[in-house]
Amino acid sequence: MRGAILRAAAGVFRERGFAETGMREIAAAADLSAANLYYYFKNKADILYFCQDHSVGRMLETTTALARRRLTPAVRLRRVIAAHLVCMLDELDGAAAHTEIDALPPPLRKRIVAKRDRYERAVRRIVADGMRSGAFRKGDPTLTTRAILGALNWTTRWYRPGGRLAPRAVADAFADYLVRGLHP
Amino acid sequence: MRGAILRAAAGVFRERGFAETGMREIAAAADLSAANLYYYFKNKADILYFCQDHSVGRMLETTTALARRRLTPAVRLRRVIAAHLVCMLDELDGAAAHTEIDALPPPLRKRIVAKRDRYERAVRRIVADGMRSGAFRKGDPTLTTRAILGALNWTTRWYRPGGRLAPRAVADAFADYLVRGLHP
DNA sequence: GACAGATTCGAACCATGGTTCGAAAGTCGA
DNA sequence: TCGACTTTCGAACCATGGTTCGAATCTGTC
Repeated sequence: MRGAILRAAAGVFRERGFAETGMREIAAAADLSAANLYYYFKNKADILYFCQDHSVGRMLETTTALARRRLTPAVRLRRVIAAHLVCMLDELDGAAAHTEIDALPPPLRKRIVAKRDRYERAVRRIVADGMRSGAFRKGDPTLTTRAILGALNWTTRWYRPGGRLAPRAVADAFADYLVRGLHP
Repeated sequence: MRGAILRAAAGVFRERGFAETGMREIAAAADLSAANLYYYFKNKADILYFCQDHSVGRMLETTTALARRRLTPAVRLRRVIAAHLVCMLDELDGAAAHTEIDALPPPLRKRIVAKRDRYERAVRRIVADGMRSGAFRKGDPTLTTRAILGALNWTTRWYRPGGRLAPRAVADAFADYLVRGLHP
C-alpha cells in the first residue's frame, strides 16, 4: 500500500512539481482519500522523502554493484549513465529524487543530501580513476561529474514518456556523447 | 525601481526557489513593503515572468550576435556555453529563467517557453551545422543540445557564489568537456 | 453475532501567504 | 502654501491547501 502511494505520488510530482501538487491530487492518483494518506505517512514531505530515498538508493546500488566487477572506466561510466537515465525516465520516482531536494525540511533533507552525495562521490570516483589511469583525459573530476549528472538530471524537464524516444535511446546517445568528452 | 525589484527577487528565487519564497521575502530583499510590490507588478507570477524574460532575452542576443560573425562551430559553441554560464552564475536573474518555467500561469508560460525554444533552436543550429560540415561528429543534434543545456542549467543547483570556483573557471571547464564530446 | 483492531473518509480546522484597501507620506510645479 | 499626482505601507482579507478529528466501514477471530 505504501508502495502504491509512493508510485502514484512520484508520478504527480514528476508532472506538476512538489510544491504545485496537493495532497488531494496525490490521493486521487492513489485512489483513496486525502485524509487516508496520513494513515500511511506522517505528512507531505514524508512522502517525498521516501520517493527520493528509494530512488537514490537504487542508483547507489548500481554503482556498488559496478564497483565489484572488473570493468574499464569508460564502460563503468556508460553503465552508470544508462542506469541513472532508466531510473529517471522509466520509473516514476526517479524524477523527484534529484529535482526537489530543497522542498524537504532540514532533518530529512540532510539525510537525502548525504545519501545523494555518496552517489555523486561514487560517480566521481569512476571519473577520477579514469583520469588517473590515463583512460580519460585529465581534468577537474568534480566539475566533469557535475556536468554529467546535470545533463542526466535535466532530462526530466523535457522528456515525456510515450514520446518519439525510448529511455534506452536517450541513454545510449547520452552515454556516447558524455563519455566521448573524456576520451584522451 | 522595477529593475531593482527584479534583481532582488531573482536573488531570492535562486536561493529558495519560486514556490518557497513569499512576497514578504521579496519585499524585504528589495527593501520595501510587500504591498508596495503591487504598485510595480501585477502579482507574483509577473515578477518571475520579467526575470525570465530578461534573462532569456540576453541569452538570445548572444546567439544572434554570434551568428553574424564568421566563426568555427567549436568556437561558436564555446562562446555560447560561456555566455550562458555567466548569465546563470554571475547575474542573479539568470537562475530562475530556466528552472521555474512550470510555475507560471499558462498565458505567461506560453510566451516564455516560446522564447526559450527560440534560444534552444539557435544552439541546436550551431550543433547541427557543425555535424553537417564535419566539424563535429555526427549524432542526434536535439539530444546533444539538450545534454549540453542540461549540464549548464543544472549548475544553479550546486554553484554557490563566493565558493572556490569563479564562474569563468566553471565556464572554461564545461566548454572544454562539452565541446570535446563533439570532436570527430 | 460480537468484539478488537485495522483501514477509510467527510468535514472541519487553521496556518500560510498572495492580495486588496484605504489612508498616510513624499514629490513637484505654480 | 496649495493642490494633484506619485509612491509607500500597515492592516486586514481571503483562497489555498496541509492537517486533524471523530466516526463509519472493513477484516478477521472466537
